[in-house]
Formats: sequence, C-alpha cells, structure tokens
Amino acid sequence: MALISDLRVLVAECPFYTPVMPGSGKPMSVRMTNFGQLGWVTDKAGYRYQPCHPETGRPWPAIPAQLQELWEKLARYPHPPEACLVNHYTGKARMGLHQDKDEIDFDAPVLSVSLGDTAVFRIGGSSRKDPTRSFKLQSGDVLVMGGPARMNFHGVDRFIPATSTLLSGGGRLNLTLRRVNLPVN
DNA sequence: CAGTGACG
DNA sequence: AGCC
Repeated sequence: MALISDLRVLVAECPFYTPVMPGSGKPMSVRMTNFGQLGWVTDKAGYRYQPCHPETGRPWPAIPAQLQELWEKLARYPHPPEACLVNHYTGKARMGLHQDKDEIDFDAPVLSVSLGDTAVFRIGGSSRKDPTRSFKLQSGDVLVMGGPARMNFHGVDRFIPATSTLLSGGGRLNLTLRRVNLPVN
C-alpha cells in the first residue's frame, strides 16, 4: 500500500507525541500527530486546532493526496478537508466515548480510515445517555460520520492485537479527515 | 469536580 | 450538542 510508505515519511517529520488532558494534564493512551493546515491538539490549556506541531513547532505536513481523493469520493462535501488527525494505538490504548465538537463546521462529515489491527469501535447517539453499540473496524475500513451521525458519541474500546500485518510494529492507526472552519464561499 | 474517563 |  502506497499510503503506508507515505505515512512513514510524514510521521518522521511530525512525530507522534503523547497528548494530555486539559486541566489535569493526564496523558492519553493514544499517541497523536496531524496532517493538513490545521491539527487537533490537546494540552493542559484545552482542546483546539492549530497550524503547528506542539513539540517541533513546525507546520503539519500536507494531507496525502490519496486521502484527499478518498474525501472527494466519500465525504459528499464540496470543500477539502483542513485537518487529518492521526491516532496511534499501541498496547492498552483506547479512546473513551466523546463527540467531535471542536470544529466550527458541523455540516462537513468526519471521515475515518482504519489501518493495522482491528479496532472494537463503539458508537452511540448525539446524547451521552443514548444507548451504544460496538462493532469491529478492520484495516482498510472507512467510516463516514455525517448528517445526523456527525455529533454521535463514539470511541474505541480496544484493538485486537495481531489481526493485521500492515504495520510493522503492530497496533492501529486511525486517520480522521475533518473540515474545521466554515468555507469562505 | 473529574472525563477523549470507567462503563457501555 | 452540552445536561454525570
């Protein structure tokens, strides 16, 4: 897969870092980096989108063309993504139920690409108390959260080790393409 | 309070 | 959309 070799090169320029929770500074279990004009970051000060890597200070590299094309095909949204959050799951990494709500444009979908080990994904409704269900997300699966599902709570319970050989070190990579700001035109 | 948390 |  050509995307994987691209990703290796890009991640070398914008290394994964360990994000921490606002206020508490508690480290999250996933490691993160971003591509695109804007990247989602979290630190003691809060959640936000910013143009540069919090540790290197360099701008995030561009979103790979292959991912841009995937957005064009599947997002059904007439403007390009501005951000690609890259989450790396290793060991006991998980992601609790949350909403993606730090964007301004809620009309654009969030498009997620799973790579590497299979994830046990969980999704509920737009209210925290809505019932949830879980299903597996395999390497190569693309999930579009758009329309009424845009604000659904979702997370990753765990990943299942050794279910893919795509990533040399094992683990799971999740790429989420997002639009952040409202389009100007 | 917490919390992209634990639990579902 | 939030609301333990």
